[in-house]
Amino acid sequence: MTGTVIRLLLADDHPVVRAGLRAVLESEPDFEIVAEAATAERAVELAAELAVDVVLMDLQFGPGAAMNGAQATAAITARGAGAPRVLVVTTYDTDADTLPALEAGATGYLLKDAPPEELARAVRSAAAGRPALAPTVADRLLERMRTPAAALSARETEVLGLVADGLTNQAIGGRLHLSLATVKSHLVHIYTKLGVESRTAAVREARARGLIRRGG
Amino acid sequence: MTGTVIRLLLADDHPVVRAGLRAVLESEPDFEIVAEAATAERAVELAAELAVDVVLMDLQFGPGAAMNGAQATAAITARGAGAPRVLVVTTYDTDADTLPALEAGATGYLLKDAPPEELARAVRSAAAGRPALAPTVADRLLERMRTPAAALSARETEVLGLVADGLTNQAIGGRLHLSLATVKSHLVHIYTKLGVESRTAAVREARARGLIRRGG
DNA sequence: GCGGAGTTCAACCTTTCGATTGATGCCGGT
DNA sequence: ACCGGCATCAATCGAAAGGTTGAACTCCGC
Repeated sequence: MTGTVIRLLLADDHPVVRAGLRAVLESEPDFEIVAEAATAERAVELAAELAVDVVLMDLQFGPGAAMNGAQATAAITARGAGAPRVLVVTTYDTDADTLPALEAGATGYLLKDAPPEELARAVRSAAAGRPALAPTVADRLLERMRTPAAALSARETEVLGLVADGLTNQAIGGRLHLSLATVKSHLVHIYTKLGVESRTAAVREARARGLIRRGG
Repeated sequence: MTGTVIRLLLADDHPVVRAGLRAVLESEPDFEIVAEAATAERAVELAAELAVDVVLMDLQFGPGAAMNGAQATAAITARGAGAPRVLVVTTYDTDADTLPALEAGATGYLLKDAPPEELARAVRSAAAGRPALAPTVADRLLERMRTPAAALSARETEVLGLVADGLTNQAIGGRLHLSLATVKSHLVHIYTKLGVESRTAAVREARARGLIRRGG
């Protein structure tokens, strides 16, 4: 956005990854790495204080991090015009990660196994405001458009999360202040939407589609 | 092992991580990075061809990798005396990963979020043949010694794996050529060992303890 | 050789789950 | 104002899962 030099901020809790991104990116003459952040909070601070064009953001901060990459992305892009573009660079690409990140305002989404050239290309795209998506992510977005999108409602996701935690229907009802009948009703809808016919299969399917978090 | 300079091989499928490890380690005057491998197979080849003291090995190669880091570790250390030491440097630290890696002959086990100094220290330890474990890994090993080790038998693990895939007891019996009674019997033992009382809770608990694979 | 752990199976019973049907109230879009 | 989706609950019924008891057989270590 500055015209000649693209100013970068690296946000990742792994020192090794930061060093790797720095090594890969600082060989590009039109890139300038202005700062590194080891936490999501620090990334938000630095993005506000410094003149930054693109933030390379990891999604997974932790364990024990107060803020994750998606939240940081939302905080940074909330400023609207003039805010840095956020390019998410993460290890995994589940639906449960990518969609919230893109909704939070990320301009691009790459995987860490991307080759250096692709990284540099994505940074330039992001700086120009053009989306930069990894092929697998783009594929999934297109497929999401095609398919009727068997997305679960918020309540259904909540119920399914407790099912994944090993709770019985009755225990789920107690936890969410619902009757047993309601829990079963939600489950029937979940099964229909996911095309399965048992709670364990539903958990597996939801995990595969990235509808529920891995670490419970 | 060469006395003055420690010769390193970097084995990781992420170019960014390789660059990061190189950037962090090559600033140490007594380290020399002799090669990089993007696949586990290539790492085994290079470890055999070149004079290498320590291999920095990632456990997760993939998706679609024919060999994982634990297998490569076993292949490298199988040579016995004169074989390079393998220092596992990975992202996550579940029991299902660490224990096989250590059994395969890894001299050390670090997480990628380790600070550079700790990495360098671990490399020197590994080169000298001294174990180099991340604190969390060491803790878990000690706890493993203390606790009576509620390890599941091979058959039980097999059954639980199919439960995690969402199969019913009858389907599991069909798959493993067992009667329904036998499957239930195994499950009762599993529940007792894991201290749970339902199949979903058992799956969750086993996942948390790293007893079964994530991507099922 | 004996005991223990693992694996295999059977019969019985209780609880839970899943499927079905049906109903109510709320909210948002047409 | 009406319709559809969401959330809430009820009742019923068959299937599946879980608990209990009991019993073989094999393999391994003491």
